[in-house]
Amino acid sequence: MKPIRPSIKDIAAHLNVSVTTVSFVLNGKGPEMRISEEVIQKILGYAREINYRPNQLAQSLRTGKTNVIVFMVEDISNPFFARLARIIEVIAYQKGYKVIFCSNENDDRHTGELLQVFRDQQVTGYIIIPSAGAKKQIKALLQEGVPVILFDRYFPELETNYVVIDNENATYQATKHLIGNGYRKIGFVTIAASQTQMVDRLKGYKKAVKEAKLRSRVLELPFGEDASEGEEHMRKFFEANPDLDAVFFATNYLAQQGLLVMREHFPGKLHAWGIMSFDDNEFFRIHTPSISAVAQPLEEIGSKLMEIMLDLLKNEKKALHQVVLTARLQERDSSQQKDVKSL
Amino acid sequence: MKPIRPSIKDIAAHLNVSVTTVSFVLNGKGPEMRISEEVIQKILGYAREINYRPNQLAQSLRTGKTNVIVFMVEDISNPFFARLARIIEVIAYQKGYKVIFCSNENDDRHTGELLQVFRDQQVTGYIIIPSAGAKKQIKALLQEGVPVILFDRYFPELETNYVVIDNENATYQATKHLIGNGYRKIGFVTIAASQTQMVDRLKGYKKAVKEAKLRSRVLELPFGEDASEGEEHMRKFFEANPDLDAVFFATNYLAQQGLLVMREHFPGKLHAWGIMSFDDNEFFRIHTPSISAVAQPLEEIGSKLMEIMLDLLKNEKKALHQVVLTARLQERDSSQQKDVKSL
DNA sequence: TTGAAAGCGCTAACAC
DNA sequence: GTGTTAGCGCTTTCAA
Repeated sequence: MKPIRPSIKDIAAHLNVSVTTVSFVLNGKGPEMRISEEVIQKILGYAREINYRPNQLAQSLRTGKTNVIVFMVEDISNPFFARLARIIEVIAYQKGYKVIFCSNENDDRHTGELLQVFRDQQVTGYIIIPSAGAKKQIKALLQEGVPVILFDRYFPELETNYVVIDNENATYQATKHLIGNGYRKIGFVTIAASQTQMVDRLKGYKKAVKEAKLRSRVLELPFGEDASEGEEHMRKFFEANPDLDAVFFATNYLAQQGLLVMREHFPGKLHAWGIMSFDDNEFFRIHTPSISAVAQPLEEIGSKLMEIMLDLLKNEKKALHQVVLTARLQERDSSQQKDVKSL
Repeated sequence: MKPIRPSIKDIAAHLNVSVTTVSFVLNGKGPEMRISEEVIQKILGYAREINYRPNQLAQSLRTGKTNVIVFMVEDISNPFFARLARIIEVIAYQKGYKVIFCSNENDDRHTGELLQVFRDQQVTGYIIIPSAGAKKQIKALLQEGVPVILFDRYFPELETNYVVIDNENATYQATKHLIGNGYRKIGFVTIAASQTQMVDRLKGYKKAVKEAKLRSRVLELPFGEDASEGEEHMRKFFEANPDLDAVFFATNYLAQQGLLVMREHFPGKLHAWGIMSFDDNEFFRIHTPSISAVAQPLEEIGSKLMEIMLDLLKNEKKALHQVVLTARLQERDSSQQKDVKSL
C-alpha cells in the first residue's frame, strides 16, 4: 500500500546516469562539478516530476547533520517559555530546521538524561536554559563542539554563548520606579537560588532600595517548593510585614501565586499596594488593577538566539556570542503614584 | 577532539565475535537466537563498560522507525496547548519517544507544508489538531498507514482516531448553570467556524437557551481576525445589547479579549454580569471576580492520546480509537447566583 | 564531464 | 550458536 519513495538510484536508472551525477546535481554542485547543463536540467526536471524528496535519515547518517535543534527550558507550559518557543519555531522552520522541545524541570539529573538522549540523536544544536547545577553537563556538551547557546541565565565561569537580559538594571529601574511613585516599604519576593538571573534581580532591587536609604525586605522562598507552599510562605510574609506598601515579584509564577494570596487573604492590599512583577503576561493587562511588569523582549531574544544558532551552524570557526538585551518596564495601574492610587 | 563513538563493529572486533551476534544480543534477541549466556554477558558487559549507545540514525535508516512523534497544534503559545504539550512530552520521553512540536496557525497551507517536512523526516506518529480545511492532507497521511490521532476537533466524514471532549454537553450544562443562577439574557461569543468543536459548543448553548425559552444572542466573530478586531466587535456587541446579564466565551482567548473589553469599556458589568469561559486557566482563579470555566481534562486528554499512540505503534492491526471525554464545570464567582452577586 | 565504489552504523536473511 | 553479507539511501573520493 505504501508507495515506495523514489530514491536517487531510481532517478539515475531512469535517466541512464550515475547516482553520483544525480547527487551532485541535486545538491546544487552541478556547475561546480562542471556537469553539462543538459544533464542538469534533465535530472532536475525528472526529480521535480516524480516529486523526489531525499531521505533525510540517510542524508544525516552520511553527513552527521540532523538539522534538529533542541530547545530546552524549565517548563514549556510556562507562558514565557511557550511564547519564546513559538518564536524560535517559526524562524527554525523557515530555515529548514526542526525543533525538538523539552522541559528539564530545573532538575540536573533530568537535564543530563535529556542531553544524553539528544546526543544519541545527533542533534545539531542546543538552545538551553540550564538547571542550577548543570554546569558539568553543559561543559561536556561544549567539548563535543556542537553549537550550544544558553539563555535566561548562564555560568559566568564557563565560556559559552548566551543571550540574557540585564536583570540587575531592569529590577533596579523598576524598583526606582516604585520608589519614585511614593512607595517606601517595598517587599521583594524571590526564590533562594544561585542562578545568575535571580541573583542579579535581587541585586538590582537592593541597589535601588539602598540608594533611597530604605530598608530591604526580602522573602526568599526555598528552591523547589510547590505552589501551595510558596503561597503559604507569602501569606506569612505579608502578615509579618503589615506595614508593606508595595511588593515586587521576581518571576511571573511568583506573581501569580502572590496575587492569589493577596486576593484571598488581603483583598484590600490589592489596590493599596504597589505591585510589580518580573516577566510580562497577557493577563496582567486584564487584571484589576492591571499589573506593572518588567517585560522581557521576547521577539528579540528569540530572533537573537536563532541568529546566533544559524551563525554557529554555518561557520566552522565559531565565534563567541554573549548578548545582553534590555528589558522594558511596562507601567500599569498597580504601580501608579501612591497617593493617587489610595484615593 | 570529538571522541569517536564506538560502533557495534568495534565491540565485535574487541570481543572476537561477529557484528550479528552483538546486534542480536544488544537488541535482546540473544536468548531467542540461542546465543550462549557467556557471550551475552561478555557483550553486555563490554557495551556497558565503554558506554556504548547505538547510532539511532543508522538504526532508523535501517528499520524505517524514527521514534519521533509530531505534536501539531494551532499555536503552541496558547496555554491550553502548552500545558497539553507538557503532559505529552513527559509520557513520550518515558517511553523512549521524542516529540517534535509545531504550530499550524490554523492554516491549511501551513499544515500541508509541515506535514511534508515530517514525512521527509520519516516521523513515526502524528498527534494533530487539524486546521479547518486540512481534511485532504489528513486523508493522505492516513493512507500512508502511519499512526494519526486528531484531537480537539475532527472530521466526521473521515475514519480517524480522535480524542475530543463532549463540547455540546459541556456548553449545555454550563449554560444551564448560568440560567439556574438567575441569568436570562446570556450572550454567546464565538468564532464563525465549521470546526466540530465550535459548532458543538454553539449547539449546546442554543439547546440550553431554547429549553429555558430564552432568546439566544450570539456574536460570531469572523474567522481569522486578530485580537484588536475581535475586541472591537465585542465592544459593539455589548453596546448593542445593553440588556445582557451574562456572557459565555467559547474559547479562552475570546474570554481574554472579552475581559479586556469589559474592563476598559464596561467596568461595571465585570461584577454584574455572569461570565463563563470555555477552557480553564490559572488566571481565572486570580481574576476579580474569579471566572467560571468549562475545564477540559488536560491530564486525561494527554494520557489518552499517548495511550492510543503507543497502542497504534505497537500493534500492526490498527484498531480505531474514537474517544469522547467529559469536561468539568469549574464554578467560580463570576457565575454566582445573580441576586447574590449584584448586592 | 561522468561513473564506480566505498562506507556512514545498523539489521536480518541466510549460511555454516 | 555464530558468522557472512547484503543492503537501508546518500555523499564523496578517486579514477577514467
